Amino acid sequence: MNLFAEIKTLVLTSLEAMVAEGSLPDGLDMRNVAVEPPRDAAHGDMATNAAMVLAKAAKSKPRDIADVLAAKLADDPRVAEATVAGPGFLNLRLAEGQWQRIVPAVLSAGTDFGRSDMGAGIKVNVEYVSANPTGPLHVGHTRGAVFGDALAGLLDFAGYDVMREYYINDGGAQVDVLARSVYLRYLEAHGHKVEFPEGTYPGDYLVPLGETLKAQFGDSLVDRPESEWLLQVREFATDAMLDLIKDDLGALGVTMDKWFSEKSLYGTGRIEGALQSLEDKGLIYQGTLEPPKGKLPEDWEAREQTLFRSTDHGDDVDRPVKKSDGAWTYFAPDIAYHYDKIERGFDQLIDVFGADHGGYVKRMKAAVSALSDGKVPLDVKLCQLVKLYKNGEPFKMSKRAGTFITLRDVVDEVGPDVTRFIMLTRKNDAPLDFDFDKAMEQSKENPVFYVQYAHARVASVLGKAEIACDDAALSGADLSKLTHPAELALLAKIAEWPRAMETAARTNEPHRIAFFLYDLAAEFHALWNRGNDEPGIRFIQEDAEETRTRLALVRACQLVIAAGLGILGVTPLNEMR
RNA sequence: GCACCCAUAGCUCAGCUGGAUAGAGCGCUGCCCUCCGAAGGCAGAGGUCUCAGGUUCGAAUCCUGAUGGGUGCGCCA
Repeated sequence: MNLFAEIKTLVLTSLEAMVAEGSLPDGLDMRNVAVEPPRDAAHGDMATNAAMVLAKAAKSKPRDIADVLAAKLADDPRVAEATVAGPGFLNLRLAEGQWQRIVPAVLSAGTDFGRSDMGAGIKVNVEYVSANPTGPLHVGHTRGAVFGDALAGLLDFAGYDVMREYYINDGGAQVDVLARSVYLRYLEAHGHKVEFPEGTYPGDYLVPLGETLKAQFGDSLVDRPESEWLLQVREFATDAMLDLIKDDLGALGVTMDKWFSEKSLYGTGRIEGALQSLEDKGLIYQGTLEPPKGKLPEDWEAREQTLFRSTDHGDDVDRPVKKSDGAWTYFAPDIAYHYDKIERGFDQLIDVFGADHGGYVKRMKAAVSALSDGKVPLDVKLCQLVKLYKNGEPFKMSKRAGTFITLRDVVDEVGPDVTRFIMLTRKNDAPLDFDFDKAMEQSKENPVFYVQYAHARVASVLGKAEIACDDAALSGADLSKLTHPAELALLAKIAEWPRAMETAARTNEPHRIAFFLYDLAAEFHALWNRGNDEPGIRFIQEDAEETRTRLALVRACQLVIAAGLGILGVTPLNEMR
């Protein structure tokens, strides 16, 4: 149940009635009509901008429309009062008992309350993390992983058909570098003294791989030319790295539906096929790019290359799909991969990238636009950097000094739930400060704690009550007793959940869920504490019926918190410690 | 040089795709435990929403320009 949506429907039907009787012209665009919570509670329960939005097209004054609409709305039993205010705002006060209806709706739906059919089963592919399988995931990947996973959960809750996908960059030169690095560790395992030249990965995490390789191959690969061992070492190494990545993601609670290998595109004609599709549209040509203005690469020389005419689809310059030696650029398999997603029938694509990939957004959108003839929208979400702090001091990362922080380090330190929530306390395109000490702090300053604390407090009260307080029993409560402003404020916040969730889903911004939960928790804590001064609104009362009423309210609040945390992939706590 | 992102209270940040007197946390001031968890709550002070134009009934939000910061810019993915 969505009270805001109900009243919006009422507003729309009232407007249609006005059209029918001639007080409004036909064919008005109603899409911008909104029913929202008012900024100031003194204005009433809900407000609509209908009169102001329609005034221009209807060629009348906002207040004139508002007066007629107000009269119509006030006829509905759910509306107690409709008043025109300011430039033409219509403030609605709901009839007694309207907000209260939300409680039994929550109690019967449980943590599914707020689920929406907004997505209408639209097939969405969310690609995230997609790190090279050359080493452990670091903090930046962690943010992308949490963001992508929460976004996927959000869209699922909003009624979309979601696929969570990881693109394994195992086709490029960097996996050869990995193979060589592991080979060096393998030699080391045989007692050779090795050095790690420029262009290899010296990280300790490859030491065990060298050992394992030794166990598998003995000394059969020692002193052999690269051509004899590269392929098998590469496969061994990427498999091992992938297992590591899967383990790390698992520790964070991230499970992918599909792992898509870049390598699987090679040698199968799939890259050629995707590019052929572009060529058929006349978007591939041989040409020479202008050198970039400003700082010119030292070894710049004009070369003719195979180019994709991405400028036809909104890009700034055309992009090469083949290197000068004839090999594919990294962009070519990317095109093929997105072509594959389109062919798998997704209606919408979402890519989650690090902010350092911002330069690829336009060309990727151009490719998807071209390949799908503009039918499949691609939304690219960029995640900004994460800055680590310890005791309020910036935490410098250095591979050499061994202070390189991995996803696993973070999860081991603060746990997956705290990691996930903190990562969502900023908009994706804003930099994020992650303070290890603050993350574990039990105070209001820590939003994870604050929200969990509200959930735990409800659990505590429910445990303390001496009446039956399962959801079925609670849904029989007499809710007309909920009349205190603080109670109504909490009710209104709970009622806002479906709306808040849909806004978050529409904008692909899961951080809004985290902020909503914080606000909801704040309303709850305020109500709780008001009980100190006003014993009459404490949750546990002498009278069993009074108690049941209050417990129904706070249980509904708890369920919404649990639902929101569920979307974010955070486990609600029943007890703080 | 070009593209994208960002600029909101002393600090860190929200702001529901254009709405009413711009919100929260921290910090600051003053209150509230005989009371379901004070790990909290209430109240107050604090703003030319970087600047300048424009669009309109109405702009922190949209457009143009400027300033300041971030990220990128063929043969790395």
